[in-house]
Amino acid sequence: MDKAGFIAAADRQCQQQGVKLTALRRQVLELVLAHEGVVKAYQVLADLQRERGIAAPPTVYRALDFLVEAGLLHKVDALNGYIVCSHVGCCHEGLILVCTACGSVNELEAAPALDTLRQQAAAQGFAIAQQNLLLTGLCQACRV
Amino acid sequence: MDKAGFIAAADRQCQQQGVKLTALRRQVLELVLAHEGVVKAYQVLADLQRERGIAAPPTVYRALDFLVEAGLLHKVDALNGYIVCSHVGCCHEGLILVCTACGSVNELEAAPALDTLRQQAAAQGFAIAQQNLLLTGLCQACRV
DNA sequence: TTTCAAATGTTACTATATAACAGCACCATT
DNA sequence: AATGGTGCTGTTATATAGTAACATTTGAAA
Repeated sequence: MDKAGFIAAADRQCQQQGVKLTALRRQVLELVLAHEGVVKAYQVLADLQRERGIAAPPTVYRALDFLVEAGLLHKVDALNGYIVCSHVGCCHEGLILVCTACGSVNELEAAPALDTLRQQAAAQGFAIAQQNLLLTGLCQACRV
Repeated sequence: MDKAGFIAAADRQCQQQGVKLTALRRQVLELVLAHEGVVKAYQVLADLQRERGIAAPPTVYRALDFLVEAGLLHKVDALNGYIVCSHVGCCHEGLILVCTACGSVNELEAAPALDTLRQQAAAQGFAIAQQNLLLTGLCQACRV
């Protein structure tokens, strides 16, 4: 999906959810979209400062939290970063593959795998929540 | 496994791997063992300072990195913390279930699930590395 | 006993994230 | 229009996490 299309889809999704994609949030989303792969909060902060003069960390973190909550971004804990959700509007659980060599990210549907894991966990009385699955490895280009 | 048993197993495992469980590393391991569930690096640092007077962050991070490398601890990225591996000597890939309500941790064998995921990823040309799988949810006690 | 490599100590710094409160914009009701 | 509430944003300060770079020690092999 191209950038404009993503923004449009984001608008629709926020409207559906009854939450507001404000100017600031949209600007932050655009800054994230402007990068390939994983983006760090402080990178977004720096970009935002270039565009608006000044900005403090909470401004960025709030917007990023909102976008994650709205299902538009995924937080990649292992890298302290964020990626654009490549399945906006259709999938709720992603299998996120991060290449440790080049940093590229690929998102697949994780629901089937998570169902299996859910059963395994349920056998221990553990109820796993809805979430993404992050795995690291080497992408096709970097496997050599 | 009790604490003493774990240390003994850790000794054996390090010897097998040809790496050294030095006094410092053992002390850090004991400090981690002294906690239930997830432990933070700076918590370990504080504990270490209580026991030895002074200690700086690199001291703790080096020891923790070593212990993770040796397969004795797992790093839990989502929580910026560490847990004791509950399958020392037998499993290399853990399915780590973290209860978001009480913070308790439960580690299962993840190899079968990861094999499936590995196949799914391989279909995209992605080779996932050996690793742990961290999932959050509610443990039996907290499900109500 | 010399010598090298690994481990640890030390200082300083960079990076990541949040608390707490202040101010503002919008809108709903009066 | 005034009132007041709610959610968003601004601002300051600080808490938490992690690493770079270099000095020093230690222990085992040559």
